[in-house]
Amino acid sequence: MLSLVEENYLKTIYHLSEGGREQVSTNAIADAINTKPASVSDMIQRLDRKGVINYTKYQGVKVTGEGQEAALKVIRKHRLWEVFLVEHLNFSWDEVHEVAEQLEHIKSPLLIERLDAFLGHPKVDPHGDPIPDAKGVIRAKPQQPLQQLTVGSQGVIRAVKDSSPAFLQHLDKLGAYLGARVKVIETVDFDNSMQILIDRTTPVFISNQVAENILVEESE
Amino acid sequence: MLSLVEENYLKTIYHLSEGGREQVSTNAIADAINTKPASVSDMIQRLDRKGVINYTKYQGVKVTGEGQEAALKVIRKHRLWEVFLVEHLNFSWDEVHEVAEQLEHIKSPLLIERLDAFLGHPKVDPHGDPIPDAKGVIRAKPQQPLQQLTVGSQGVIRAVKDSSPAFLQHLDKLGAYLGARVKVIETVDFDNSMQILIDRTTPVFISNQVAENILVEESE
DNA sequence: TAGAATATTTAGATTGATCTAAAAATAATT
DNA sequence: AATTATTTTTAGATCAATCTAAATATTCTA
Repeated sequence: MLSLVEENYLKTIYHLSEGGREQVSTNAIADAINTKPASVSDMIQRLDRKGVINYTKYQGVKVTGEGQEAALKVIRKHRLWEVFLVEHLNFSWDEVHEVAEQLEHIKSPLLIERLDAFLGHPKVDPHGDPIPDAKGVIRAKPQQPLQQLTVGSQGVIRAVKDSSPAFLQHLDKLGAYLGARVKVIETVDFDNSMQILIDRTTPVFISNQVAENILVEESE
Repeated sequence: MLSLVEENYLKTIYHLSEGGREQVSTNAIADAINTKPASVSDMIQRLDRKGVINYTKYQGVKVTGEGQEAALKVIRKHRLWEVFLVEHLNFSWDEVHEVAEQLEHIKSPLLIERLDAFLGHPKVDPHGDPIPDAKGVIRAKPQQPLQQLTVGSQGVIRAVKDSSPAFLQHLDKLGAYLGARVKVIETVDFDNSMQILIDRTTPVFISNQVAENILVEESE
């Protein structure tokens, strides 16, 4: 059984290692969790003893299978609560996080399964991040900035990073919306802009900034 | 700012002093909170320093005004969460408590006001206990077993202690339901049974056991 | 590759929350 | 009122989580 603080460390380490890095460094954890490296050093030794991470002195840590399972449970709770807060309590995207940070530590398997059912088993949270199921399996495909798609590949718009009125209005003008299909026709190396097809209609140009802020789920 | 543990102590002390006792003893707190008197002794000195209780050595403690306010906030949260769990997540009365014990410590005024609105500003929780408003004011009148009403007094059925199908069916047969008006016509000393009027119709007899399990809000 | 810079760990302290054992105060009883 | 029993408090330890300062490793760079 992990304490609230241990859960937070584990979750942070899991997130840090998502970015591809094999071993997560002490300093990176300290930065992310807003604490001192000395405290992290202590804690990762404790988490190693508990079997949720593998720790080798001076070489950073790596989440174990057991650790991943535990981390995904916390992440599942966090994201389900976010859906609840936004869809039923009228929270906006930016108000949601710190409350979900607290709610994610409530311990009750029954609660979380009932909440999941109440919400209609959502697959993604309000930020577009996938919600693992009770077994830790992530069904939704990971989302990536449209910018990263290559010529010829297709996807569906699932979320936006920037939710300012200016940006949303621009999307509207382009004919882009959540759920719209997009296909990359051409990319321009010079300025990283791209030409895309939205819902198989006429091609439109979008700038690098716009493409970075549209999250798509790749298909095929 | 109180810690989670301090909140639990304060809430417990508040509840213990509800039962009329002026000064709450160290041992009573230890019993209620399932801890040792020595730990309580430490803690009540800390709570005294924080101004939420008044402590005099060997004489027990008393909640201050500030303390009462803090305790009522926690109780408000607990009871609102109970309403949510029962009405929206299909929890039964007995499954609710330990989850609400955790949820009551979530710190977010916005969350609790939004939850309150979402639930339709309920005045009582699923056990019939009153929910204080945001300022700590209790609007609902306290509920008592129908058994305790005297001849001639009236009330409204607000809750039941026993929620077994057998009991609920019996109530149905009597014509009793949540919100029904009742008036006590006669009480029988011998077996503590009583004759009551439900919604001003024909009088019915109910046994001691039934009268104990119906909670009413007295009126007039 | 040697020295400098950076990252990491250890040592030692502190705070919150708890415990056991012993001391002190209050309450009960003969 | 004196003694006994009970309650409460204090003293001293322990564990989780954190910190600062110092020691040790690793990495970078000239």
